[in-house]
Amino acid sequence: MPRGQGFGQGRGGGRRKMFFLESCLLVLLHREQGYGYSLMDGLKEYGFRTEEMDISILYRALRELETAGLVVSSWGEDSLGPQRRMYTITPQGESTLTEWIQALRQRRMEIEALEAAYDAVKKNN
Amino acid sequence: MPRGQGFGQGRGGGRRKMFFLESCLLVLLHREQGYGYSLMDGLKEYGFRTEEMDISILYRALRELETAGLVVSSWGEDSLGPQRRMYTITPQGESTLTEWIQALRQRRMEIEALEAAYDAVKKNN
DNA sequence: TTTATCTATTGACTTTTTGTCTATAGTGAG
DNA sequence: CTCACTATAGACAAAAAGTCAATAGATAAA
Repeated sequence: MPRGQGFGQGRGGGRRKMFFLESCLLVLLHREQGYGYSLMDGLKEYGFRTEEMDISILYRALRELETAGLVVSSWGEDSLGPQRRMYTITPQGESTLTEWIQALRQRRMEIEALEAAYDAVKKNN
Repeated sequence: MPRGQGFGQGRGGGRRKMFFLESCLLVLLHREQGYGYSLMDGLKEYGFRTEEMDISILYRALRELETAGLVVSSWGEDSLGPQRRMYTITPQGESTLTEWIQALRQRRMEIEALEAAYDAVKKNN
């Protein structure tokens, strides 16, 4: 009965949007370490409209990633203004990212299948 | 601040998984009318593991589609066993489906962008 | 003809997720 | 010292998705 699509074990949805967000964050951190606002900026690459996004969501995602051991953080060196919490991806984060990319690939192919089915029927009218 | 990714206006997520499910249902109904269990069967085409899925979720989705005017239902002709509620897509359902497919296409391309970014960095190791 | 069983659908309850709003805290300017 | 700005954190409420029955007709079996 349980264990719906994709992954996730919780009830109300079990991952979903956060999954894509966290995957993007891991890809960004795979490239180079970063902190809240720098990552927020990097998200634009993946279609996030960050102007319309509450940054709390990003920090929540980062804390979840850290709790899961996929990233570690430390207070960064002096930067003009308040201290920044710098995030770095862990080896476990790297291998998890590989799995997540696989899952996204799977998801993309499911969407493709639906697109194809729709286009096929559309022709028949 | 509001109006996150994709669509939806509510708080807790605003569409997401249901969106893909309902899109699949509309594609199936675009092809031919159907009822609960026949649609459940059709979902297998799109990667749903229906054995592990509570059918309540499907009926909830169908009722939502009907409330939105995207499908209509009527009690079907005699079929061995209890009555079946037959669903048919409406013209509004057809045009909404076109939009939804567009949105899914967009989502697919976002995933592709992330896959590409990941593969690009991966090479550098 | 009761009883049991299977199919089809519906509704209530509950947990989890997610959006929003507010708070803390350091820094620099006036 | 006060004000404004940046960076992060936490609490709360609303909504979504998962689970668990309940209803109800029809057929088969005892």
